[in-house]
Amino acid sequence: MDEKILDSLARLFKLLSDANRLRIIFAIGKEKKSVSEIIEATSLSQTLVSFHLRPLRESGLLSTERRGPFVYYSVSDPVLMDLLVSLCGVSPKEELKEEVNFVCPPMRFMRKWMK
Amino acid sequence: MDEKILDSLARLFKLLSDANRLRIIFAIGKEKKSVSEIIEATSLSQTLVSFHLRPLRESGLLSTERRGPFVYYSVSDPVLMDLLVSLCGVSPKEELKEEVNFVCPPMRFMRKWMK
DNA sequence: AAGTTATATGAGCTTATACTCATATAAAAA
DNA sequence: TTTTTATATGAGTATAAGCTCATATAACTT
Repeated sequence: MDEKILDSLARLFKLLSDANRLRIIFAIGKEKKSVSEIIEATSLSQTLVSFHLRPLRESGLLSTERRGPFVYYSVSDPVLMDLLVSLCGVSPKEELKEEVNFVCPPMRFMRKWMK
Repeated sequence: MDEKILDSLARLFKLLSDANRLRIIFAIGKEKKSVSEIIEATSLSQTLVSFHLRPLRESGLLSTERRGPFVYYSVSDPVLMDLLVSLCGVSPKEELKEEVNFVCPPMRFMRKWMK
């Protein structure tokens, strides 16, 4: 039993364990989005968005690319988006439905939790 | 964009975002394990195991069944085990390999993180 | 009933997390 | 060069998370 795998897995889940961070990731979806666009889409404050983008970027979950004054963020591994949508059972973001490959069955209990 | 879905998803990830909790879940695998067996398998203290079992049980991720003085825990949704193993790319627990259906591609960055 | 084994839980401590405010940097426009 | 727009970051704070210790409950044994 390789302990490092579990640490990495826990680290991945920790990065995803906040609703605002998920909002940000879903806002980006399968596209490249500038910070301004993310702020607009999520209605979170600029500071809070930048605050959450940092660990997502530093961990490698998100990639960045500067174009003039704008910094564009994208989800590094497209499978991650597929996974997030799949887990939900339904896409929290309408536009994503078309772009996503469902890679796993939804978690049964999720629905129950949503009450 | 349904906010409740994201809250539930964040809640799921939060439950899984600790290495000791993952150790416990992998120790249970696809079987029923008593608390004693989990303690034995993880080398964690009794108190710590019970401490982590609580939120996992209360959230419904784990189910329990008492048999005499023993309380047996199992992973409520077998797909969850499939998912955890799939994400790793390789199973952290040898015995699990046979029992698991790979439900999604592994996360690319996981390997890189393990250094 | 008293002792033993199996498991759970409340209190207290320490560290980490999420957040905000003020400010810094970076590029573009004036 | 000054101003404006876009983004990042350090410091401070409140809350939550992870852990341990002592103790409680629950079932079995004698």
